[in-house]
Amino acid sequence: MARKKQYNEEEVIEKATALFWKNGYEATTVRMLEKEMGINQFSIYSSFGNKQGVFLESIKAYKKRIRCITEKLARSNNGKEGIRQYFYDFLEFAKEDGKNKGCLVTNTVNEINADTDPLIMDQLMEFANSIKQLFIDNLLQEEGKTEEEAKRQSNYLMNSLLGLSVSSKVFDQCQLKDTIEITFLNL
Amino acid sequence: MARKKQYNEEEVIEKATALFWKNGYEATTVRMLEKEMGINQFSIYSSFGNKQGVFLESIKAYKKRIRCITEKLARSNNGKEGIRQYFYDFLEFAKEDGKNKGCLVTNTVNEINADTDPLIMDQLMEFANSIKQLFIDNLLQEEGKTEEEAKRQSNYLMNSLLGLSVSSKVFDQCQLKDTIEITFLNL
DNA sequence: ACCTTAACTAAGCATTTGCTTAGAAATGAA
DNA sequence: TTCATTTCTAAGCAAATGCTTAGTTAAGGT
Repeated sequence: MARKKQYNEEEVIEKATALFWKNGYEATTVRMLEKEMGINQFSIYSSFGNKQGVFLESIKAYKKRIRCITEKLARSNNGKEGIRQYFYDFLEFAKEDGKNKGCLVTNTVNEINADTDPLIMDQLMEFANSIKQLFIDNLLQEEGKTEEEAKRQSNYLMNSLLGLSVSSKVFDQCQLKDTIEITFLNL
Repeated sequence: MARKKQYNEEEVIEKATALFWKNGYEATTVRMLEKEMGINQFSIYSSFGNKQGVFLESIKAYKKRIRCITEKLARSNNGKEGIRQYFYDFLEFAKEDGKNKGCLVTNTVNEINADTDPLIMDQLMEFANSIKQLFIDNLLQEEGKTEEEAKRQSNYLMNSLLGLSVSSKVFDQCQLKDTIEITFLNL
């Protein structure tokens, strides 16, 4: 028999997630991961293959962490009101030490360029689409809303959410609140 | 007397701007700049000091390039309609080879982290605020709109524009159009 | 022609990047 | 104990990063 791992893969990925979230993919170095995860580079590579492998696992962990608010949205049954609440929940979710880190997925979307790995692209789009579907479901709870209209509005809402992920890094809480309130005026 | 420069600083900055725009600040290397600008690293550093210097000049060049649509907005006098047109103009402005590069400034905002240079931060915020002021001016052309209301709505509009800069990289033209149209229903 | 000045070329610098590897240390069945 | 197996540590790798410098080439006033 062989030696046992001295770390828990799930635990160290949690810590990696926090790093990627705060700094983005490119700006997070393997040395930083090593330090934060508390394990040697050898262990990182033997457990997750490469830096990208760590990141893909981090996206999974992120999804799991954000599930508490996406599931709340999935359970919601008062139409656009539930989505509005999701926007506020998201701001709270992304806050840390007074600063706002934005959304791990959105941050990564913004890093996308010609040679972004398709595997990562897939993960990002899948995540975005799942949120958009939740928007559609909730919008359809509104009286007399057509499928077509809900779909259009879900694009609009996703755009606002992406914007919020960026805005929240540089604008203050008041401005963000104003933005959210106006966003939901006409749905 | 001494030898003359074999390049035009304004011209080479134009090319640098295109690179930063497409790839972002961090992902653009000095070697890439060297190649694209068509001059040696020595010349880059002697003309602009360092990579950040090139970037600051690129932001200036970007502002100059986008002036054709910001000035159109400044001249506009039909309220929110002019802003709506600005959104469409922006999408056209950021397009290249069918793909959309987003906004240089927004892309950079998204790269921001704890150790982003304050000089760059200042430039970004100043740009964003100047656009927001244009929004306010145009909104105030609307019948019976208060200063307070215009300010709030300008935050909302800036959020949509930031979102659009991200969305335009991954969503198709139809979705973007839907988004813009719904955005202006609320004003 | 001489000489000061500035711009050019290209090689090189230290540091950091993602990733690998040699060898020591633990694990537990035989 | 023996020994195969896996994990660990720590050193090291090639490549890429931002930036510098030694040495050559033009420019043009004197």
